[in-house]
Amino acid sequence: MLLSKSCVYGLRASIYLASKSEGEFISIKGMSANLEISFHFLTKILQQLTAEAFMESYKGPNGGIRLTKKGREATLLDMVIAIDGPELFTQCALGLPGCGSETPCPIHESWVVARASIQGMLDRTTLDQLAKEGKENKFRLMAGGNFNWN
Amino acid sequence: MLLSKSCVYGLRASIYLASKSEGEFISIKGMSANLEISFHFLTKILQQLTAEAFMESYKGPNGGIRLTKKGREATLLDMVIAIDGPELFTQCALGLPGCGSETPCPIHESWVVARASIQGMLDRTTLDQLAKEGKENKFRLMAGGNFNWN
DNA sequence: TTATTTTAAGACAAATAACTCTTAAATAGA
DNA sequence: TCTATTTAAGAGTTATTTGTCTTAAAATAA
Repeated sequence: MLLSKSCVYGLRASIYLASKSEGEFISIKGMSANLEISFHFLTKILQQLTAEAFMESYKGPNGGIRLTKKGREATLLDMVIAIDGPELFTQCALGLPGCGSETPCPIHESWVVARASIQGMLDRTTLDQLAKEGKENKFRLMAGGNFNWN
Repeated sequence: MLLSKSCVYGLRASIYLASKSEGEFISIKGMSANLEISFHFLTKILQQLTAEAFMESYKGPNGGIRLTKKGREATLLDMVIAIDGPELFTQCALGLPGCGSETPCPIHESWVVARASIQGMLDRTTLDQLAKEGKENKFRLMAGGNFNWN
């Protein structure tokens, strides 16, 4: 699996938030229902993203969570690294510590190229962009196809 | 993590076997020591690859394991799919069942491209090739740099 | 102030991945 | 035949990931 479940949930929630009008606090309860993600699990992931200033939260009635400026401008790569860490983009594909251009493993060079392809793809895309396209094209954001982008 | 530990261990062992003279049975004990992989754990992974006819084993003194013709000609992609399954190359990056070109998730198209880059890279490389290059260039196959390719 | 709504925090539980250990079966050689 | 060596098979353990539950803290409004 390329990304952990936490990461995938975090990305989906981030795109969801980016699709909402700027500044509005969105309740995690409602979001977890819309995205079909466990409320408590999603809460934890979002707490982590809040701690890293991609989001900010507000407690109490009509409270919720929203993207910060940093969050709206973040790329998918930023989010993936925030949740799963940078290992996917730094480590040897064969898990060998010490592998590098000086003392490479047998697939070092080709992995560097393939990896750059993933990394570049993630780095080229911001949450804002994805939300805009998702809204326009009614892209899928949950298992069942009945997601409401409004 | 792109590949599971089982997969990484299986690949390293496969390249190791490919570097040995054809037909020779290699003891798993010795191989696990050379590659610094737990003997019992490696044994299980190799049993799986034996069941899928990439390798064949022989019990008793001077017994061991060796690649079959199918194994020597196998690509990394074949081995990865045999161990980790095809999901990495078939599933939605956001884990959404039903995601596809008809009802794509927001990153479907770009993931298809990046994924093809990984898949192509793995499919272009056979064990035989890697072992040959590894031997010639003394590539890294274990954490410490002291691997003996002979 | 009190009740309600919401996120925060952390303990807990279940599922999966990673690893270990024991015993069985096959083979070789003394 | 007997013993040693090796893989096969499967039970058992540990660590990590994933998911649940409970309680606390903050905020609102009656």
